[in-house]
Amino acid sequence: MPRLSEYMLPTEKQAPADAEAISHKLMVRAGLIRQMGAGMWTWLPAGWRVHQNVVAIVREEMDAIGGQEMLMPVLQPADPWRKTGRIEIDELFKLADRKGSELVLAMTHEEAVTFHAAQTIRSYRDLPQILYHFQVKERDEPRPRAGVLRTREFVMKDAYSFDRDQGGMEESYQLHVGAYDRMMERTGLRWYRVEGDVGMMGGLGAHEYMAPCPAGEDEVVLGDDGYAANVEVATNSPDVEKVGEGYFKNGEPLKIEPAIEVGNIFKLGTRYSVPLGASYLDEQGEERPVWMASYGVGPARIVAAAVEQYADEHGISWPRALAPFQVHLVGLGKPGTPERDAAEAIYKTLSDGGIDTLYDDRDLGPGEKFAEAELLGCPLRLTVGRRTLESGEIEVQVRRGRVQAPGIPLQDEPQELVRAVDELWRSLP
RNA sequence: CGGGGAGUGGCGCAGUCUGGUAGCGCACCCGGCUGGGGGCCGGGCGGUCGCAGGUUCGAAUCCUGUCUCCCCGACCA
Repeated sequence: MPRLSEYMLPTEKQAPADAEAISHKLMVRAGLIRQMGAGMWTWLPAGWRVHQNVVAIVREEMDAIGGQEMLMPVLQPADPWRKTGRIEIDELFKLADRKGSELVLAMTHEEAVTFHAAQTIRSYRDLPQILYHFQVKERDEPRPRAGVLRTREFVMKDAYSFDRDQGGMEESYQLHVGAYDRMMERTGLRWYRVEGDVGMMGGLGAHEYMAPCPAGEDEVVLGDDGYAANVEVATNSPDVEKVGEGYFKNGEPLKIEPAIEVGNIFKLGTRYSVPLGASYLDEQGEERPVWMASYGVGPARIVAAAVEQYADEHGISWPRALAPFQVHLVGLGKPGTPERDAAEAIYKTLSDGGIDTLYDDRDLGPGEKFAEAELLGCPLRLTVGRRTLESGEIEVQVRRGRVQAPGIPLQDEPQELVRAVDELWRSLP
């Protein structure tokens, strides 16, 4: 529950000159992230809170379908990658240790998780399993871009399901569709689940979770009937006609929106289990390959997409599920004044009451404090100044739309203030 | 990888063409005023001009090499 006077929140009035995307500019300006190199970003304290809010949502939904959290290494021996053939991928960072042993930096964790599955899964009784972790991925991207939207290192939640056969895999896959739908809904983003391009994975099926936003690198094709697909998929669909630049389905025009891919789920089949020897004995004592699927989601992209979707000319406007703090409390007036004492008391009441509060206790002018609050974008702004003492009401601004909410009486019992803030909080998008 | 652009104090920039020993706004520090929308006045701190080599009496500026970053495209298990 930090005081801004003691908190590392390096805001900037001007965006970095080379920034183009809204999320890139605003996340840097608001003091959430800082760049270290191309595609290499540091999450500063407030930014990391947002990131971890996404992580918490994803974790809850994964646990709810029986996912088991673990942690696998980023630095890995090259051998399993050679077995799956993925050692050839250009995006894979390869290196050697001092002894000359070949290593890679994992770009995703199919090899690692399947390596362990091969060691530990022996019987049909050991299946099914859902394993997942949040771990850094390393990718030698040809072109990192747009702040945190496309980086060379990023945290991904990747999950893997292991089943006895294709039918089991389909069931696990459907469980994940449900979990992913729920986590996307909870983030507060506008999102679509679209038929994915299965690409080189070979036709078993895939879905992508797309968040429409101006900086999106992909395009989704959308129909009024709920149809949603990746452009590549729409182009190849028998139901969809392409006329010039436009797409039509049953004669109705479809609209095209740029979007960012925030998650994807793939039916892998035995693509990894066979080369890495992940098999089990069935009831008849017959050896069979494990059927797998993988499920990825990028918290950083969800954060960036939220910035893109809801920002206005004053800054970020977080959906409440992601906000770094619930309340941005602006205390006006010099330390020692009655209005500042009142702000201090309210800060204590909110913090003690379990409301995530960022308290601007700095000795700055009101304009600067308001501008920074709106840049950072916490859903609620409470202002305490002379006017508060005169009117007897704490001023409340809802960040989304910058609308004034009814004031909260200053003289109420502390628990009343907490209750009022909490109630207002629950009503927010 | 193809095309384009840029490296000068924490951020944004000027100075480079025409070589003469670095400047502006913001931020920061000190003092004062102000106190409900990035306020005002005064005084300060801070930069081997990405790096290396060369030309020159003298290089941010000219030459050569090199590194880095951004944008567009290609790519994106």
